[in-house]
Parts: sequence; structure tokens; C-alpha cells
Amino acid sequence: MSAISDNRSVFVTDLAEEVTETALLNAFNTCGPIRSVRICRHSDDRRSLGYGYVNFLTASDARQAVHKLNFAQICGQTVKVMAAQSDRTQRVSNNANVFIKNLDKSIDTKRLYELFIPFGPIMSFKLAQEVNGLSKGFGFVQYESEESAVKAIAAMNGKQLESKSIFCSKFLSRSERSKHLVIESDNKTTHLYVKNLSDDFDDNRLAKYFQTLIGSVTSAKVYRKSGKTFGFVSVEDSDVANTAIKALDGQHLANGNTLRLTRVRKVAESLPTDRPTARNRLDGYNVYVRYLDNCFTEKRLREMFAKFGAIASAKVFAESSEWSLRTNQQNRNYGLLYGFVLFTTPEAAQKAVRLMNNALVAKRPVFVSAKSTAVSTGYPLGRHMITGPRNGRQTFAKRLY
DNA sequence: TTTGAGCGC
Repeated sequence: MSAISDNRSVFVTDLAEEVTETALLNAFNTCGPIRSVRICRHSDDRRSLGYGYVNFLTASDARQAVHKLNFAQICGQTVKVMAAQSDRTQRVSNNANVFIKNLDKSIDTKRLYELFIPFGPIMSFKLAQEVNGLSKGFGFVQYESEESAVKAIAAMNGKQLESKSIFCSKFLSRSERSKHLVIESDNKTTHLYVKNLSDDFDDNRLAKYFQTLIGSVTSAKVYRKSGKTFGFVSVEDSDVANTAIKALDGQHLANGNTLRLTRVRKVAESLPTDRPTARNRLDGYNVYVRYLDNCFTEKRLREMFAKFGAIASAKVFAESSEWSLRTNQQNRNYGLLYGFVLFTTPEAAQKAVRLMNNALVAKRPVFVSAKSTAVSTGYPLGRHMITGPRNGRQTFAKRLY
């Protein structure tokens, strides 16, 4: 068992760049005997990363250091001191993390801490700041226990602080939050999807059916496909929509069909919270290609697609980030590869999809689509490995999207 | 407006 991540160590952050190990030692040795100190540094040029560790001989000295030296000045800069917690999962998800926003800009890190410490022991805290140190007006306080977080939220949410009334809630990660927003927005929709209609429904009849039962229908449209009859009904407000679902979902029609009524689901991609990406700019011009072959190269990709129009760029990507492990001795790629062909016109891209999808290339079907399905393969964003032509040379390049 | 991730020899 490593002696480092136990409760005899403290994590010190917001260190000025010039703070040395000696300065750190001098600042903390008033709390008790120290085994070691460490300032974490860039591996290339040894510049300080702005945080480090002080390892005491006893847990009680470490606790005392957190208490005594949090917000102390070292080399003229206020530092934060907290119990070291190297286990990332412990730091990230204990369900005791509070998000705070709408903070008056005059509230600094220390004030934030003081406002929230009455509700229980704090594991970590952070005020979001501009590079110049000015508050961004939001921050995080993570307690040791969920109970403290619940108490803090109950007491502090809506509280007037300086010019503003603050907002506090359990912290949600970006992805959790976006799911949440989809549900919220679904609950607010005024558009309903109706299925299992009997054949005798048309637009008029559907409108009348809803009108009679719930009133205030703004539109109704019936569709028939593969022998099924379904439709969309819009109502005046989301309360009516919710009432309609409660009242009509599961109703039996005259012919015995069970009517199903649900909200029209919004897709996460269409939410206004989603930032436009570089990828969107390529929509319509870019074609995604998946193909299994051990010599699938950019040159080959260009040759395959040249007949559809001018190609701005063609790239091949390896399925796995462990690409190098999948290169055989002839330096040919094997394993799943995929690529993108960027055309200079949307017409060329459409034609490529239409004529190349499922076409046989060297006896194998090739999958060609206007939309990439590669985003869900767990790729880290940013830099990606790209195969060089035939010689298997690896280079890193930015993804196309 | 703003929903993290700084944590080691």
C-alpha cells in the first residue's frame, strides 16, 4: 500500500509558478514533521504545474495543515489546501458535489468556501475564474457527504448575496445535464405522436377526436405506412399535451386498437445547448466510408470516389487508438479502418452515397453514408492517428470534424 | 451565460 495517497498527505494548489519545494516545506513545517514535499512539474521543461503535495508523518498533522494553511499566502499568492485524494472516482462521483451559479463577481474563492463550510466538511471547491483571476460567477463545492450537499442546497439556493440571488443544485456533468434538458424539453412539448390509429382516421377525424376529448387542437395530421396508421397532433400548450397523454394513452378505439400517445421526442443534437461543431460545416460535403481491407489507404479511397466529383480531401482512420499494435510486419493496416471523403460539392457527396453504399469493392461491401457513425466509438476528441499511404507511417492530425 | 476534475513518487 502506497503511503502517498493515505490521509497523511495534503494537496496544495493555486501555487505561484515560482514556489519551490523549499518554500512549500517552510510554509507547512509549522504543522508538524514532514516526510516529503513535491511540486508537480511539466516533464519537458520542469515548470511548475501550480500544485503539489505535502506528506506529513501523521494524519492529524495533515488535517491541521488543511485547517491552518488553506488560503495562506505563499510567495504572495493565496493557495488552497485540501486532503489529497488521488483516486479520481472518489473525487468525481460521491453525489455530494454542489454547483453554484449567479454569484456576484465580488465573491472570491475564500468567501465561497466560507459560505459553504457551515454545512459540512468540504472535499474540494473551486470558483471558476478568468485568467486574470476575476470570478466567472459560478463554482463548485464538493462535500464529503451527500447529506451536507443536500443541507447546503436547501439553505443556499435562492439566497441573496450582494447584488444577486444565487442558484445552487447538485452538480451534473455536461452529458448528464444534456440528457436532463432533453427530458425537460420533452415535457414542455406541445407536439404529440399518436399510433395504433384505426384505418378510418384521416386528418379531420383525428383533429375532431382530440378536439372533443381535450379541446384546443392546433393541428392534426395522419400518415399511413406499411399498413399502419399513425399521426401527429399539436395542441395549444404543454399542460394540455400532458393532460392528453394521461387521458388518452391506452384508450381503446372502436375497432379494439389500443391508442398510444406520446410526446414527440426531441433529439439531443437539436438542443440549443449543443455547440456548433466543425463537423457541421462539412455536412453535406463529407462522406463517411467504412470498409474492411488490409490495404485501405487514402490513395485507394480517392481512386474509389474520384468518379463522383472533385475531392477536397480523403482521410483514413484506424478503428482503435491502439492502431500501432494492429499493424502487421509488412506495415499494412489491418483491423477496422474507416475514412472520410470530402467533396467540393454536396451533389458529388450525395451521388457517392447513392452509388457506393453496399457496392462490392474487391468482393467486399463498402459502407458509405453521409453521417459518421464513428462518433460513438469512444474516440477521444482532438488528435487522431492517421495511416500514411501504404508504408504505414503514422502521423497525428486533427480530425476532420 | 457560465454544470470541474488540479492528485504524485
